[in-house]
Amino acid sequence: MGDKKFYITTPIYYPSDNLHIGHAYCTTAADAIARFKRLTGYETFFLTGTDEHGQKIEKKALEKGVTPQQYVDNIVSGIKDLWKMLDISYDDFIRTTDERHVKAVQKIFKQLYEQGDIYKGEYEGWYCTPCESFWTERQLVDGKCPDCGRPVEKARDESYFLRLSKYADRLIDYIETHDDFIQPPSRKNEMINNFLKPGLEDLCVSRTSFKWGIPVDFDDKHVVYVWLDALTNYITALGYDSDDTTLYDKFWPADIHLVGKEIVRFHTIIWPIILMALGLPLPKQVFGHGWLVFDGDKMSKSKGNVVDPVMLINRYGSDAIRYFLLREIAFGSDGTFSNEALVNRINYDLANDLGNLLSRTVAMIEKYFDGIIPQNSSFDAAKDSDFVSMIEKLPGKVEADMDALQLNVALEDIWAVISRANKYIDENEPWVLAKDPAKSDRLGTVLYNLAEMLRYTGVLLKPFMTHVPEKMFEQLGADDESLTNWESIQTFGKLPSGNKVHKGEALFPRIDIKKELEELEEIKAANMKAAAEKANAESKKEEEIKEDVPVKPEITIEDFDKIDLRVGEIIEAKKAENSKKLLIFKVKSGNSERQIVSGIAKYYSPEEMLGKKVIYIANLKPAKLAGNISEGMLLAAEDKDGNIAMLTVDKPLESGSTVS
RNA sequence: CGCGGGGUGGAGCAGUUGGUAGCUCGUCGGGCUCAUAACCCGAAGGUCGCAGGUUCAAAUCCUGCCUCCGCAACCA
Repeated sequence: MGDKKFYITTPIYYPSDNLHIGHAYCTTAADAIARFKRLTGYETFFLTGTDEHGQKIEKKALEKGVTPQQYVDNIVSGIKDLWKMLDISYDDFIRTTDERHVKAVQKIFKQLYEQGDIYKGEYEGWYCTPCESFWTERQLVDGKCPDCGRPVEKARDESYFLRLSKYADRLIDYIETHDDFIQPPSRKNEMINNFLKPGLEDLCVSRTSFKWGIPVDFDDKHVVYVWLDALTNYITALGYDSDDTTLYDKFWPADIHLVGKEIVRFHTIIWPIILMALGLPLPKQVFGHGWLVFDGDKMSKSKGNVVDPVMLINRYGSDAIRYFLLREIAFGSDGTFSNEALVNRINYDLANDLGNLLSRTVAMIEKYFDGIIPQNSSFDAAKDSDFVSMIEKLPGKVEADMDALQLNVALEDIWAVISRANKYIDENEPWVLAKDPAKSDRLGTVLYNLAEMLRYTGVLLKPFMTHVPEKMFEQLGADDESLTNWESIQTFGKLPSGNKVHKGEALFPRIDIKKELEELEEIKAANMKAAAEKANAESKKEEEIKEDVPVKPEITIEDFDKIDLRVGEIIEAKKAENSKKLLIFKVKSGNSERQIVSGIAKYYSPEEMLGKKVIYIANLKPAKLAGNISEGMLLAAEDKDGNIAMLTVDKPLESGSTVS
């Protein structure tokens, strides 16, 4: 608290594709916080960047026929353009391909290896030969490669591991004694219950299956895997362990790592452990913000509902987009993005409430005082004190909100005063005062209070919007720096009487919502169509690539004869209570009945299975599936895309009939 | 019983430590005219997912259930 320094980071984004509105959200939030800290006198360092290594980028580059470096250079330049459009005031932009980062990571890796926190071991996983990819058990889709859908095989590979387990107890202790470390608090329980309590496995921190990464300098078969590469950016950008550690010494530990909720885990478990192993202090806070969702749907490329921030900024300007993102969504929770909500915010909050307030205030000063800001010589406690005290309290309120990272609440508080100001006009009816020359002083005071209120508002909005405050100051004739800094809103009445106002363009012209939504829908439809066509083309391409499922080793007729296949009639069907995939059937076969469980709930409902004559294996050893006995197995055909069709007989036949 | 988060007037959301249910938009009615047909006031509308329990008192605490959604080694 004492020394006024502040270090905030965003995640480093993965430039495998252009960024979307969600990335813009996170970065805008970090920017607003950084700007606020600067405004209130903190020496602030704001870091963002890109995480450029890994298999996915290697692959994407290959598809495009460029080198990985060329590929990321191109995307990164687009990202920087986007940040420019959004007026992101980052102090540094780190790329994991930067020389400074590469060197530092190699040093860190080596140090951890030498001190025994990294050791060489064996990694066991599922390997897809055509894709040259390792997958974990959980990543597999139906036991097959999630990328290409082909079968995988168990394989081992040599790899380096980080001893997470060694530090787990210390970390749990740290988390439990530092309430602010994981925010919002709900994430803390998730981390402890879900990951720490069950115990940490050592973490694989190198790979041999791809080359696009930082080489382990003492073992060039390996490249450093994402954890040590990406997470360390927060210190390598500051020059940790380099020739010049000035920034590191000044700013580490970070005050806030702002991250999306899905990567809170890495930042609150793996990252602190890396720091502990290095003997460095831990960041003060990791804040997991929520996501933008769209009609309850996550944004996804295949659905074509990805919102392109560039298009929105071009259409509405960066201030409107920044405002919308920071105001609409309760910081920390998920929020809904919709075109309607966006346009409404612009119209109601920015055009009607704020823009119009400025417009009417400046217009009245011009009309009644020839544009000269009048004296506030006629304070009327009954009519003014509520309004003025609200203005005076606002800076403190906003600061408290910002300290709690309640960006949306800060904006709500500012808008409460804007709203109060509009009401204040109505209460005082300046147009009535103007008709009576004896009330000129009173009129002047009313208008002065409004102008001063707008100046306060402009200063407080500086972290959130980058153009509007300037326009406001210009119109209020208050563009001198001494009237736009934090100090200037500590006492009410700093706005000099006698300054001249300049009526200008509307801050935010009203948007015709109906027309606007139609146009946006057209854009969206075009995008979705393009996405669908692209997906179509890709799946066609995949089909060409997809090989036939390999034929199993030859068997004899005797082998086949061991299998007793029968026709059975489904006489009962229900869903298994404890599984989403399983259906439980009662199958009638001649005079006997048996229970068979089958994992086809995704493809068939119990109702449509009822009465079907199916083929089943009658002499299969019974097994328990999710606790349900299954005496046999229903036969079904499956195509390359995983579509399922039950085998049945093509003429009515007695149940119990044999199949051969 | 894998973990976590939701279910509050038509829509989207607030509701710290339990004490008359709020906000924005929408709807209806009224006022004003300085202003970007903007602004101001008022009204209607809620069994706070369901069922129990604790309490003088529960949206708020406890138990059970229904339901939606995330996460489970790298989509902010």
